Amino acid sequence: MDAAMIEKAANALADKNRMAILMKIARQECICCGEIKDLTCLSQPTVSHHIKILVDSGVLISTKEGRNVTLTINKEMMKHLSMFFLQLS
Amino acid sequence: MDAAMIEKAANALADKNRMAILMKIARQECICCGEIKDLTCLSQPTVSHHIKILVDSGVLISTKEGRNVTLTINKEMMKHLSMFFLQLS
DNA sequence: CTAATACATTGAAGTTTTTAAATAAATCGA
DNA sequence: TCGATTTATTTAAAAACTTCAATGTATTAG
Repeated sequence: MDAAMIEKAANALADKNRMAILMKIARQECICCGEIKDLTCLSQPTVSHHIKILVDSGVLISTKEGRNVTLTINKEMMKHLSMFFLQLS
Repeated sequence: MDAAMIEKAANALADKNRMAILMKIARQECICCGEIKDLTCLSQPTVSHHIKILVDSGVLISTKEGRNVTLTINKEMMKHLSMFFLQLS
């Protein structure tokens, strides 16, 4: 896990709405994009854009199930991030 | 440590130059702003701006010593960040 | 097959961020 | 005190980001 990956993950979390999406999924209170749309009061394209950033950064994992996209936290990435900051503490 | 603080710290690290500054200080290879300027190939005002973001976010701690500003990693913040991501893993 | 649903992509407007030149402020050495 | 050094601030331009309307694509229901 190099600094560039940490930077990319940090960038994904450096936004109020994306952080809210992460926390919502952490609470397992939502799974698909439509529910996130209702959560954030954002338009569907905007949600899609934020989800893409979170997935591309490795923070979230998306799996397509029919018409829906299910989102989960990438726990391996969370472990890497935790270790990174632990080493700096 | 709430999500807003994590978001602010994430924002501070969501930049190539600021991440480089953090890693440099982690290696204890620099301490003051002038050395960071040489490291990053940025102008002095730009370095000052980035340092301000890192300090305001709580990632770094700055202590003024005469003309110089000494920078250190805020290990308490690193611990908080580590715990945050550990809980999501 | 057709219509509806779920999500992605494109394009454009508004906002924020990054950057550096110019300048200011504070401190140190002579 | 005077000039040099170190860092901060102001200002302005360029780049990047956020957002949504319009549109596209894929899948499901009828």
